[in-house]
Amino acid sequence: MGFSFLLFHALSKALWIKLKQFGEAKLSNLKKLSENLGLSQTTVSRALNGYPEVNENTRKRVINAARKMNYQPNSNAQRLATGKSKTIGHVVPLAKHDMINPHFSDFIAGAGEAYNKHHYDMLISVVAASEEEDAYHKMKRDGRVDGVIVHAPTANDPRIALLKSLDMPFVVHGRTYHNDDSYNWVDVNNRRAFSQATAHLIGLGHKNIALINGWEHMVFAIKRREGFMAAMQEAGLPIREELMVSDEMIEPVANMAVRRFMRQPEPPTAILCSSMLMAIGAQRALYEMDLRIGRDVSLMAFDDNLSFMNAATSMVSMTVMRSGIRQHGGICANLLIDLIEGRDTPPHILLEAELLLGTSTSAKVR
Amino acid sequence: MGFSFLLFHALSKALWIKLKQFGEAKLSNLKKLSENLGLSQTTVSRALNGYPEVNENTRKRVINAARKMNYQPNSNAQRLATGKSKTIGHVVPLAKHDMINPHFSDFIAGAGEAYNKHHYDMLISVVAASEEEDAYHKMKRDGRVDGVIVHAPTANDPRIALLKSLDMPFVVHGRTYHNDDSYNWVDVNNRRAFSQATAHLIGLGHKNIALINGWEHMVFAIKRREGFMAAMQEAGLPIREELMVSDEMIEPVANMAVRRFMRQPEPPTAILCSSMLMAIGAQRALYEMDLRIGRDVSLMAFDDNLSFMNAATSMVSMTVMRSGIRQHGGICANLLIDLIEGRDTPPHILLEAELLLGTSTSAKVR
DNA sequence: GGACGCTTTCAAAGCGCTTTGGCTGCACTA
DNA sequence: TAGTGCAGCCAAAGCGCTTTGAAAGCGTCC
Repeated sequence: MGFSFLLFHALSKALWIKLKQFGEAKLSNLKKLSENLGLSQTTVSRALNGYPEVNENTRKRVINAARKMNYQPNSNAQRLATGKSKTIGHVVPLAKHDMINPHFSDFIAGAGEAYNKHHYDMLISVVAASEEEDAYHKMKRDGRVDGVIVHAPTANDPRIALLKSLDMPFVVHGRTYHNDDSYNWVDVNNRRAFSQATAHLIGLGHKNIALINGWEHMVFAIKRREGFMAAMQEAGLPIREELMVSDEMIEPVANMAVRRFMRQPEPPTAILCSSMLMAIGAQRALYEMDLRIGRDVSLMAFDDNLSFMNAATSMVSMTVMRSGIRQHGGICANLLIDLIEGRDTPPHILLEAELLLGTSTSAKVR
Repeated sequence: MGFSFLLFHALSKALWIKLKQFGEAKLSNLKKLSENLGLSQTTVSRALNGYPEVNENTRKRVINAARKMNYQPNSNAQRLATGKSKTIGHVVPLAKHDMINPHFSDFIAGAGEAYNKHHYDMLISVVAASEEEDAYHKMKRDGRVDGVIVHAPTANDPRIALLKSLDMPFVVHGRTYHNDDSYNWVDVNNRRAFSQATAHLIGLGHKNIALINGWEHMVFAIKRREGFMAAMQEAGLPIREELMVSDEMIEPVANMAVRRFMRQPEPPTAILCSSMLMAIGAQRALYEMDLRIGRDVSLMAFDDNLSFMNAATSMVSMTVMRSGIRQHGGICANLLIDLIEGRDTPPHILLEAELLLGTSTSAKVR
């Protein structure tokens, strides 16, 4: 029995190796393909890559054979030979219990579609926040990516200097507060969006307007508050600090904020939220206090059009400033690819949010 | 002027090339490193990769020099030489206006951390749903990944047969309905979670319990309904089809469902939701109908512990069955890596959700 | 003192592609 | 007729690593 056991093992191992070899044999490579065609690797490579110094008939023969043999160039070899990786990196810094940006999926979806179209790959590197810088260095040194997308820039984001010094092409989604001419970015006009939203509420007769904003070390949040304040000032309305909040953009934050606001001697008649998630929290608070949205209190939000939180179908139809984050992903990706491939590009792209009227806002009564 | 213009151009071009060369010169490689050390590339490579046939002093010298020269192996070369890509793929099928799974970010975060720890990369390929199969073929042929994670399996998912035939290591997050012994998966015990949740509600005296479920072509949703029905049957309670919904897992769906339920002659006194997003919709409906959660109607949900929707801090403290999706990501990643590296692994991992009591459930009154 | 074994090192051969620098005919000019 | 140009093809040299197979150096054993 000991013997037959060993025999079995030997056999199965041989079989395994056989299978593996067979499996690998199926993967055809340039050499086999060219031998098969009676051509040199050079010609085959050129034919497939669309170089002009190949006879069109030959090219057709090659392409057909490649298809028939199920040939696909080994991308590692290709990358080594060309020095290009056809890959774009996203570094996601993350602490153990950190909140993951809920916009991420949608952005990635949009970017991913664009990458796919241009035959680029997307590499995502999740690292501890403290190792973010390292991650970029590594990406550069080991030639894994041709460029990167920078997410969620702070007012004076150090990553920008770093990437410049690394000579690594990059596009920032959002922008820094200063010197935003020195690199490429794609951003929504947050300032304008929020001044427009505020003006809309003011136009409806509201004077006490609350702002529930994200953390204001993020530039987008700063700009949103600026837009809000500008519109208020322009209308000659006082800015009441006690009606402004800057915090994490989650449901309970907005809920608590609204509860606090409504207890004030002079509560707001309109509330402007920086995200739909916050709007949900605000909405819940209003329900809990038996206030009718769109009548007792007007509610507006900035809507990133996250796919799982579609304002169009959801909730009291909400008046929003909308700008699709998925679209942003695509735009960033395309800009970066153009940059990498040396095409002329605009230095940056500023998108405007769109005002969509719902029933959550109305003229101030009383 | 024409001349000086040309001269300028020539100069700046030279400068550019110089800079480029300089930039590339900075990237040190094995050759330079070994020359610098007076050793062969073989020895240096072995020293760095921890092979035993290298003198420990030599190894130390090498490691120091590598650090000093800022050496990092070019991963494309490494991959070409070893045939391993140290990369794991995720194929994300996506239609133009598809909803993007909101769990995705959290899962990716968890998986990404694990990859990072084991020095693996994560490659995400966003493709049209119709091209998903192609995407796997490609990944296999061009040697881009060592394995893949399969998301959101359907009852009889064709990807499993495909990946087996490609001889590509994979781990499924979730599982098929049948034959789930033939491949590796990581799943939460949805059946048990929902029977436990239902039993909890029954224990509180509820008899008319509604189920707001996801689309039941997803296996997880099927199992959840089974769990629900099993608990009802065990308690001898009738299963009322009109109190069950299977639909997209978004806020408005749950909202509409609850409104419909509550108009029934015998409305439910407890509602079980398949996700927190749905619970929010249900909650809103109850508010809108002036019903108190946890008193008039008990509400429970399955909580994937999405970071941006943390039940602990949010809302009426919700009674939930919790199972962290981020953790799942890590577990899937580790299992797959073990698989790829030939370590012994359990064939699959079944996780149990945890019952967390909140104030959204209470004994049935009246 | 030769055979042997062990440790430590190295030269060279890949990995599968791209790209450089020819080379071969053939058509066309002078 | 020799010379020129060009289309079309090829051999071979990389890309930067890993890995194979060999060998040098040295102590040990009979």
